[in-house]
Amino acid sequence: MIRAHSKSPSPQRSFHFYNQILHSQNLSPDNYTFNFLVRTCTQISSPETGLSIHAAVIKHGFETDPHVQSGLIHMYAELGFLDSSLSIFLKLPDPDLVSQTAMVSACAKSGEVDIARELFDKMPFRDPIAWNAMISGYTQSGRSREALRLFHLMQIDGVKVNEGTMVSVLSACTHLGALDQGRWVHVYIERNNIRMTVTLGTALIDMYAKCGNLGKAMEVFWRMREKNVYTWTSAMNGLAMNGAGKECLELFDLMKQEGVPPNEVTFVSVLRGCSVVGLVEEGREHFDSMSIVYGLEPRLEHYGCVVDLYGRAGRLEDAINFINSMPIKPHAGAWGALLNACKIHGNLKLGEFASRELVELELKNDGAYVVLSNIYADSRNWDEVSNVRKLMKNEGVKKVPGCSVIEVNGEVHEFFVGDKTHPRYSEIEVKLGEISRRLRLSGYVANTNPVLFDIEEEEKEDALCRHSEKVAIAFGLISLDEGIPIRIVKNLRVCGDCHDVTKIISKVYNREIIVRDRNRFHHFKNGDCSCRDYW
DNA sequence: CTAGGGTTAG
Repeated sequence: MIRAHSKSPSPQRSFHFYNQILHSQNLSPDNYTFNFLVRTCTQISSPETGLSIHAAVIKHGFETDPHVQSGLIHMYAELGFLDSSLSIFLKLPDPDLVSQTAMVSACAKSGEVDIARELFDKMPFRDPIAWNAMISGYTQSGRSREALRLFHLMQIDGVKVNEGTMVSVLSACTHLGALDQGRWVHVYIERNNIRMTVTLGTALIDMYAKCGNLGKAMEVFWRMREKNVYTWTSAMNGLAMNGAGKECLELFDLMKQEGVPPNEVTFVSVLRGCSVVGLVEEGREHFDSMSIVYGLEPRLEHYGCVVDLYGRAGRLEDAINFINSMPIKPHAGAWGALLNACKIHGNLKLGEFASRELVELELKNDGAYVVLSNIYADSRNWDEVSNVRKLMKNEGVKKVPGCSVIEVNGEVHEFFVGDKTHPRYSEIEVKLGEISRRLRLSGYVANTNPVLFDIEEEEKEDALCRHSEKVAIAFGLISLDEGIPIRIVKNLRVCGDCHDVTKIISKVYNREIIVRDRNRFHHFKNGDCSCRDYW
């Protein structure tokens, strides 16, 4: 009966059942009962019940049971009480491998990766799962580089790698946009006969799609025999990100035909697919179908997608009406989508309004200021541009520095705006000069509007030359052989000038350039971009 | 066979 309940879809009900055992006169709870109670508590995530269960564990003398111990460590971390996890752990006279791993994972999940690493280093023995816990701890904290470094240490140590390891390592490659290393992992999986589970296949699809190799992503997708909602959603998201909105929607139809029910995340991909190709009405229908057909409550991100859908298509009136009709309080994402639409379509008044709403919600939202100042700059309203700058200074808002990453020979190189710290910077500088000469020869005039500050034209052009993606592209041109596409991953959106310049570079240098920005992909080839300047 | 630690999509 207990086992039946452990797989119950309703934690609440199981919880009641266990409580009956706990308080029944004829039945005495054993360590199994407590183990399940603790784990169910973790699922329903209720701090009060957690505390009372812990008290009952102590009362019945099961504190020393290893299964219960690791469960409690896990539970407190999930409830947000890492200190309690730690104090349980530190009181254990002889914590076993599983409890140690649970503690490492608890720290990592609570954002204390460095403490996790200290514990990990102190472990007298580490099995593959312990390594996986630490590697995924880095990945989930956005420290992908360290994740990869640890993976290499794992191999040096001769520890057996399994599919869980590969999933985390692929996830690290995905975040870094490190296609070479991702490809290497794929080969490694095949050579070492690592079991191709649904999870691993999905991680591969996500990696290829987000590293700009959509063809390979879809190849893996079609080859997978077993697919779940994650698999379908990853593929659909990959298509949407790469501008293939129609194919994304076709896949959605196929998914439904195969009888896989979509979930909330799937609809984010569907709506993004509609948005990239401007299928406004179809997107709106999908949004409405969420609750009507699938019983899924649209969440803030879905509302944001619809605002984006209307906004990008230039239907600003519909966008603002939609925001005003939202049954929940619009979040920064909705206003941000509207603001972005105002920038694309040059609507000053609505843009001012949207950015005010945005700042009210998030005082330190740098995007609100930057985009607003870009809107003013587009209309050459330099006084307002400088006002926004002053405002940012007064409010202590700092613009997140742009950063572009490029992988060369399996090594990841990172460039910030105006970054001169790279060991080969002098060569890069020469290349940048050459690029700007060749661009001018081809009739290019810098689009200096996106520069935030009202500096002199010449300086502006200089600042534009230093945008991180340009530096990264210059480095790509000198370090990658002809014919090899240059792949860049950027943390922010590409600016209009960089977009123009990259198009021309792709033509003048006859080089394919693939840029993943914060939102989507731009495939530059022969002077054109796959986004058709609609982004 | 049967309880515990790790792994995928916005």
